[in-house]
Amino acid sequence: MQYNFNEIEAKWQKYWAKNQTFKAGNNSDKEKFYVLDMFPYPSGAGLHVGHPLGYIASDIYARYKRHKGFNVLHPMGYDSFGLPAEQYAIQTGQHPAITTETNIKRYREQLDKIGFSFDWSREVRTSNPKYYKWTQWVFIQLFNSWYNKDTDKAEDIETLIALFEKEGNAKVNAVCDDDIVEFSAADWKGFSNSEQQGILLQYRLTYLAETEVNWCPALGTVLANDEIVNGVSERGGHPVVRKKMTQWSMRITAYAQRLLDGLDKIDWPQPLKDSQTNWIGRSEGALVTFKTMVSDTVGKSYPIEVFTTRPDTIFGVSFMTLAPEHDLVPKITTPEQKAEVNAYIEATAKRSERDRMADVKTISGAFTGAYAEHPFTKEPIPVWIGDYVLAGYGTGAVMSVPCGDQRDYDFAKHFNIPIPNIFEGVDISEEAFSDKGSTIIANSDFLNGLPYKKAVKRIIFELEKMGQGEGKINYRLRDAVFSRQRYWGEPFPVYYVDGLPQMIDAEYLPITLPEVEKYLPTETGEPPLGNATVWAWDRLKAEVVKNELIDNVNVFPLELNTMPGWAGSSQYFNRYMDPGNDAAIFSQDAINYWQDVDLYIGGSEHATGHLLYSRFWQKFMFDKGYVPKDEFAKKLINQGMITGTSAFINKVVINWDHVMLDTVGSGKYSIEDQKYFLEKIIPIINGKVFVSEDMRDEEDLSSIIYNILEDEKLDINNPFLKECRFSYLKTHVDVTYVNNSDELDVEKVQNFRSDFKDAKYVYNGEFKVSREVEKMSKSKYNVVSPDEICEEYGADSLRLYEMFLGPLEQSKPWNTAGISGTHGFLKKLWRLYFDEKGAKFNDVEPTKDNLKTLHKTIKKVEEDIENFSFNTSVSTFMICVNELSSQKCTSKKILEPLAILVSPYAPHIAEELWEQLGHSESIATAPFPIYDESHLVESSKQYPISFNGKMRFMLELPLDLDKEGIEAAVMAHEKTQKQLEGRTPKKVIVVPGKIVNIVG
RNA sequence: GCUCGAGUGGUGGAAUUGGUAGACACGUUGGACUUAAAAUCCAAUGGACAUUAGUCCGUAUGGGUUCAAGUCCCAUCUCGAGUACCA
Repeated sequence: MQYNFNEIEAKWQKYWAKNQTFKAGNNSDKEKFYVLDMFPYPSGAGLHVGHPLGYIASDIYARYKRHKGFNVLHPMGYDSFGLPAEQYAIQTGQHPAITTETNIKRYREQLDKIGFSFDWSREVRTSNPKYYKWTQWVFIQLFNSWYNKDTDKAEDIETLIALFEKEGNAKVNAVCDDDIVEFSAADWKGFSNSEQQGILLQYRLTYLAETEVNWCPALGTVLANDEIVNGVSERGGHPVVRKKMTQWSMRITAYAQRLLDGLDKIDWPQPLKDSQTNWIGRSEGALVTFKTMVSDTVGKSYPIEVFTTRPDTIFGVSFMTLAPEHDLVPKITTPEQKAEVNAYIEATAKRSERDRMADVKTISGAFTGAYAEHPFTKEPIPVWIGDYVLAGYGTGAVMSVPCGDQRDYDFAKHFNIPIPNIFEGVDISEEAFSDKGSTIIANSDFLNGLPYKKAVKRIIFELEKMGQGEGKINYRLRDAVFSRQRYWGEPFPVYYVDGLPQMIDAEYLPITLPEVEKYLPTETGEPPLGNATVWAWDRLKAEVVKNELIDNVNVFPLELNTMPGWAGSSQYFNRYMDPGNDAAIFSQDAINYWQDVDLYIGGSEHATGHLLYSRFWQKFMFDKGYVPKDEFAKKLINQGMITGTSAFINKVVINWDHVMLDTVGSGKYSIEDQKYFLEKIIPIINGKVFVSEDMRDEEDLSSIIYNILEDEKLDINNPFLKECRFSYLKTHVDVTYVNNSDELDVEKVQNFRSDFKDAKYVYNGEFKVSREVEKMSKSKYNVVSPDEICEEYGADSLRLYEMFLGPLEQSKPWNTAGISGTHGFLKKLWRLYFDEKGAKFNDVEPTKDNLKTLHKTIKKVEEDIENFSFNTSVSTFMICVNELSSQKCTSKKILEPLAILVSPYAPHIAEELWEQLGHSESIATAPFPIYDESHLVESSKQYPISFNGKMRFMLELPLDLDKEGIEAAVMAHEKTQKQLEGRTPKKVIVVPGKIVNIVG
């Protein structure tokens, strides 16, 4: 009987689908286990071998847990809103839903072929209205909530309204906008409805705010920082300006501290935790208020708030710097400085944020003419603006202490501002001194003689006493912009009355994406939904109606923005628990049973996006009592990237520019020679000759070329030719035309691209290519699709091979050559059960060796799976099968448990073996074999005997021998005496069960 | 610049946490079977020296700790990832 993997795999994939083998129930006496993969964006290119790496690992773990008796939830779905489908729609007019559907189909086919144990009955798609109904629902919950710092959690907005009605907002301790105006209970009651709405918006967890964006007028769209190169758009090179836009934001900053603290509770990779920690960017310091001085031209004093981590250096302040966008700038600038300041502001507005950040060396700024008063010395301090101060961080203003901060120092040097020294015994003539731990403060009044920590305490105390400052913790994390000017995303359940946003009642969800004729922004610069003609909300009928019916009485305009990519992925893991539920995002029964994700596998690129936002939403859902856990995933693993092995061929290029220059007007060569060269020789040679890699070093390139020219019966004495320089240019060829021995299929490659067709291929025997490891990408022609491998070797071989490549978390190159190893293993495994005549297995009792091999394998494989060390367990299987083969084992008592051991890794062959062994049920829930230590007990050990740390020979000794016994046995051995050559050892180290080392 | 991670044969990678470096594969070489090929099986395979016995050198580099270091410590180099005027 042959191992016919194609037949076997198709058979079992069909069986699993038909019998719903992996469908997980929400009710079970079994313990739950939730294994989750980051769901993919279904791109048009389909899967390449890098994608399934994490899926295979999680699938092994899920299958293993089923064998271990768990009720396993292992779902899959699609993050199906996104830009590529929209871009394709813009180019072709094809509706993104159609593109998405096609791509999902292809993904599904590819995934099915690899034999994953997903519970497909739970599939979700973020672009499905039945799914995004609940994304909209969460948005409404956020809108109806505020963050109470006293209880340190999100609460219903009603509790805030109750507070306002009772006592106004003075005592409310909330996370809210900065520009809150104080009011009393009586004031509140006197406010109009829209005034009240406006105030509440300043407290809601999702709110409308003016946000600075990179606006590209020509494209009519907002660009991300990385879409801008040198201040112009990457596509088209149009100018980009920073512009304020009203957009939805999420008050994630309310959760900054809890997001930080939560990291201690979860088993996630350290680098990932580090990058979230950095991203949140907590820093402790003080908020200090400086007051501007009243002058002849500016008749009023304004407070300037600054945040500083070094309040102890306050006596070193010699100027202040505001961000150019700072609100106070126009108010405090003196008439004489107005022109200069305005010119500066205009110049900086043109630079994108990224440019500003990338260009650290150029120092620029302008003096406002205003002075602030030092809170202690009462000295005047000049107020500058400079773009090294970012509007979005802290208060957008800094107290500049040039002696203690390098940027302040450079700025002061550049503009000739004094640099007072407040550090005892420190030289600041060359650079600022920013080491806070190792100095004593001087020239600072009451802080003199104090070290950093004490000085900070003292100064905060003094500032608080005079009401000009307080200790403060600041976070780098900013509120997340939640609006996108795109079509292919979730619509907001929002309409506008008098410019104020209103939520549509949850019972009318989903608000489905309207049809539009064009997927581009409108001519007036509105988002694509501005093209929709049926996009207004009728409050009476509670439905979406035609725009022309808008009367702002009962029918109102709907929001034109859509939600960002991360909206749909921030609660999908919970939705999987009860995906068909139309009455709730998930039932409480379902969430209470499944609780949270036990194992989450995905790429590290989501560290500060998806993984941070999801934690934020989860904490919010927790506060509101919808979920029982405030962290959604207990353990997370980042799988490494699979790189591709690109193939290159040596293309011959001729460099003749220098010859041409030489000839212009020199009369050195005849026109005929030149013509002959350009018309006859160049077209034959330049870019038209490919040389095998093995000849590259061995053969002289010019003789290769001369040979070709002779074959073509061309004149090799052309004087131009003589002067030419020839060189090789490495050119990508598609890896599918190259075999495992780096040999190119020349015939096939000629049809690859037109310029390869009539080219000449120079080689001896086989055409060799060179190889290089690069990122797997279509443009590098090194993409390997799993389909062909499944076809040629089978899914089980692919699964084993992907795991065999190396540790899961490490990035590693793909090289198809090695797959014959795991494929060979499967064939060998098969031959353990079958030969040409059929089944070999029988009921004989296993031998001692058989049992030893089996149980050592059980032990190792179990340990490996628990440690996510899948590569080593594949080796273990190989060793096991090698041993059982040479033992000629045929005992069912060995071969049955072996099939279960292999099953998580190579499920198709395992199912087939299981059935052939006489079972009628799927192997999927067969209990995992139990390791029995007694089979591994040894009575003796091969001791390595070392001399001065170098192993010289092995000696078999009983394991129950004690130290003295071992030493005596070793010393008595003839090889020991030979090594010692009569010397007496200084010392003999004996570690029973491990090693013997003789010193001397 | 800062933070984190990694450097082991021709290649992917093992190494029980300080105790036989190179498991298991790929590749290469030789052999068996075959008319032949495929498939399969057997043997060799870190380097140098040596007829054998064996010796020496070897885990990026240089030091150190130890009876013993791929593993621990210090310094340096290289590569990769993330992040970047964060006051």
